[in-house]
Amino acid sequence: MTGENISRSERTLGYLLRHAYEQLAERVYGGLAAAGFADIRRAHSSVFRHIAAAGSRVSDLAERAHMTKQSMAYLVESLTALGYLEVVPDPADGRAKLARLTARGEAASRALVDLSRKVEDEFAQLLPDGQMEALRSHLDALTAQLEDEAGEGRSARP
Amino acid sequence: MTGENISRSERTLGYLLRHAYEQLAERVYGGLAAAGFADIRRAHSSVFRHIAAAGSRVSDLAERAHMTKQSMAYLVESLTALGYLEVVPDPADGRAKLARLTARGEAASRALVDLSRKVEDEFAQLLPDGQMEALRSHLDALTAQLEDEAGEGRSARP
DNA sequence: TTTTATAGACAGTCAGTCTGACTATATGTC
DNA sequence: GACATATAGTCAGACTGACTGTCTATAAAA
Repeated sequence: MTGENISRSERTLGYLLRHAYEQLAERVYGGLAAAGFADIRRAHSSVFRHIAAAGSRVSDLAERAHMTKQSMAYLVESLTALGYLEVVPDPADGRAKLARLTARGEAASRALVDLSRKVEDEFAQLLPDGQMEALRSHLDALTAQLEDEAGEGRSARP
Repeated sequence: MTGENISRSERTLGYLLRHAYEQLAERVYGGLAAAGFADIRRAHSSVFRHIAAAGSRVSDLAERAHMTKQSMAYLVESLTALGYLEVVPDPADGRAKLARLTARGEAASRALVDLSRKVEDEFAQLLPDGQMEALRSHLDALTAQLEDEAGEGRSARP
């Protein structure tokens, strides 16, 4: 009740970002479920986002997704059990394994990309012409700046 | 058109939204910790965001935050144990209790709002002049549209 | 008064993340 | 070739933050 007209301008940026993400994710993963991939969860996206066509190591995926090996191993394990990934020994390194997409995994990955685009388009149609592009480019710029800051912090070598 | 699509489609909108939120939340809750409120976690924000000055019921808070009573009760319980909330019987309804901010809770709430603004300003300085305002207003418009859509779905008001 | 709805409590589950300790394999240096 | 160190991955344990389901107490309505 408190929040319909008044707080529109009082919403925190955090709320706006999170709420928009929440709505988007709901539609994307709802669509994915409707497309026959109901067992794919949001957390799995970091695997699909970073996995290489020839397969990737868990450590590699973990680093790219900025999470621990253990957490990534858990995600890979579940996607493997669900039939989206297969894990094979890395011929180049006896310690390593490669996780790579199965045919079903490829299909899911494609669906995920398509749905992301589709939902973004849906969102764009809620706004006046061109505003979604503007929103996206500003977000992109912000993200780039934030990544630069983080990068400098991590590897500032004089 | 030709050149734009490359940088543009590299990242999904979902990634941009989530990443920006993640960075923002890290700074806000880091700042809160530095300000002496280290025991406040992100999930608690839904309590601070929605609680009324005179106190609110758990069910009420749950509804506004779109989560279950149980989840909200858990958050309220933890904030109570930490001294940010006190729970008193609702004089108007023998079944109900009211959770309301203690003095420390008020202080934390103020710090949270201040920090949100401060971090938003920090972010704004990473972008060319006026772009954060543009970003915010587009996000605001999108959020309003999404809420309207959801609102129509739930309670079609003529 | 009896029935039904509401507020909250209690118990248990699950997903997703973390840390820390461990094994197996590679690699580089003497 | 042997030892030290680094890397890939696993196992065990913990915690957060959400969920469902069931229960009691109370209020409101018929």
